[in-house]
Formats: sequence, C-alpha cells, structure tokens
Amino acid sequence: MNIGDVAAQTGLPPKTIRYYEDIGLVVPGRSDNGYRQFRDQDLHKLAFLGRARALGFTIEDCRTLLALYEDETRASSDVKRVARSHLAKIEAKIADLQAMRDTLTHLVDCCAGDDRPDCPILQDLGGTS
Amino acid sequence: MNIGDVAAQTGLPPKTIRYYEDIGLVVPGRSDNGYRQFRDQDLHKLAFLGRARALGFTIEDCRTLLALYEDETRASSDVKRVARSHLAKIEAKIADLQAMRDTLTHLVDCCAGDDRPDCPILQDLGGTS
DNA sequence: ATAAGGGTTCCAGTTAGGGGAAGGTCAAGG
DNA sequence: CCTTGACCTTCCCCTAACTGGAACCCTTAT
Repeated sequence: MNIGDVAAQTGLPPKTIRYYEDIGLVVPGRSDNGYRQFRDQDLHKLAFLGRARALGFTIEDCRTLLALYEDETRASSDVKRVARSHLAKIEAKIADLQAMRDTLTHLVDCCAGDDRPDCPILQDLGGTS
Repeated sequence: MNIGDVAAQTGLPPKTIRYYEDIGLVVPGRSDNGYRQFRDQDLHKLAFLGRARALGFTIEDCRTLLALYEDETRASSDVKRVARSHLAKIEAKIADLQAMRDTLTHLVDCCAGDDRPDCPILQDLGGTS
C-alpha cells in the first residue's frame, strides 16, 4: 500500500506520515522503486497515532502509548498514569483559557465598539486600574 | 534604565524584551556602552504587552493593539473587533479541550490502573470499538 | 589584578508538522 | 513510442514565541 492510500484510510496527511517515519514511530518497508510500502500493521499503528493525537497527546506520549500498546506484559497502571498526567495538563489549560475568556468577555462587554476612541479594553491593557 | 531593571519591573524576562525589540514592538535607546536604555514610555509599552500576552493575544494582535493604544483617533470598534476575534478563538479552543477532557476522563475512569495489561484506554486508541 | 554580575550578539532548539522545489515512477491515451 | 498527469521521493525552509547557551564586553568591588 502506498502512502496516498494510507493517508486516505487513516485521515493523516502524507506529510504527517513521513514525519512519523522520520521520528521512528512507524517503519514502513520500501518497494524496489523506493516507494514506502505500508502493511496492515503500519496502518493500524498510524490509526492509533491519529486517535491519540486527536486526544491531544504529545508525540512523546504517543510513543510511550504505542510501546505500551505493543507490550503484552504492560501494566494498565502505566497507561493510566500517562493519560492522567495528560488530563491534568488539559484541565490546567482549560482553566487558563477560561480565566482569559472571563476577563475578555467582561472587557468586550464594556467596550462600546463605536467610532469614539474611549475603550476599556485598552485602558485595562494600559494599566489604568 | 537597564534591561534587568525593566525585567524586574515588568515581569518580562530580558530575553523576551530583547525579542520584542527585535520584532519592532519597542525601540529602546542605547547608551554609549551599547546597553539598551529604557524610558518610562518603553516600560509602559512593555507592561501593556505583558498584559496583552497574558490574555493570550498573539504578538501580531499585540502589535495592532499597541498601535491602536497609541492612536488617539482610533475607533473603539477596531479594538473590540480584535478582542472579539481573539475571544472566539479562545472559546473554540476551550470547546476542543473540553471534548478531549470528557473523553479522557471517561477512559481514565474505566481503566483499572493495576498491573494487568487489559486497558480500555489502549483499546479505544487501537480502534477496538 | 581579578572576580562577580551586569550587559551584548548570534546561533540553535523547541512542537508538529506545512509549503514548495526538483526530480524519479507508473498507468493510460494518442 | 511518447507524452501527460498523478503519484512518489528527498531536501530545505517556515511557522510562534520565545529559551538556552556560547563567546565576549562593561562596570564595580575587593
């Protein structure tokens, strides 16, 4: 299977797939003409990576998860630890963004948004508190 | 005022301040010895930038906001448009993260987290649906 | 004289790929 | 048989917003 078909089946762009090979996440074979040849196993890995990335795991987390996935003797606690750590980061990020959103919402609501120069948003950023 | 003092007063690292000069956000003077010399005006700008960045505005947004801040003839609608656009992006990001969080929370809750290999997290990522 | 603690420039690295150039390969059509 | 178009390859540069570090200069205190 060539990279284009794999891209179509996994939803990952060819560039991404090549990048994943570059950093050692997948190791497809090669045909005589130099084209990458993906087997079902590779496809499966790439789909795994696509889902893990969609959940926001970093590439390094993905590498760890993939290794655990392929290790029949893994402990689920190891997987859970990675997931929980990632979850904590996501929750922290959500909290940060919500704080920004709250402040911004307030400022935007206070701004007249007309053609006059007076603007509470700029006043806030300028430190006129 | 030297860069170290400015860093202390604004809370921005010296590296960041140099970077902001590099990209033209501030233009401090120079002493005879080559050291940057910051005036109150520069300090004020940097504080402005610090607050805008803390609200998640991109550097380019900051550039726009700073220009509006210094333009006495601005229309507050221009400021509001920038802020609202940024707010929309933040809200989209929050929604994305919340979706990830919900999925992850569910998966983590389903995972025993013991020394056995069975793991619903990996099952999900592996596409065993 | 020297050592510490500023400052300066420049270069490289970070994340996770994207864009695009230059060139090889394959299948179909004239 | 040749060409055309769609694929594939590698390679290099670009992104955001800095951060780390090296090599070197300036000032002040001991």
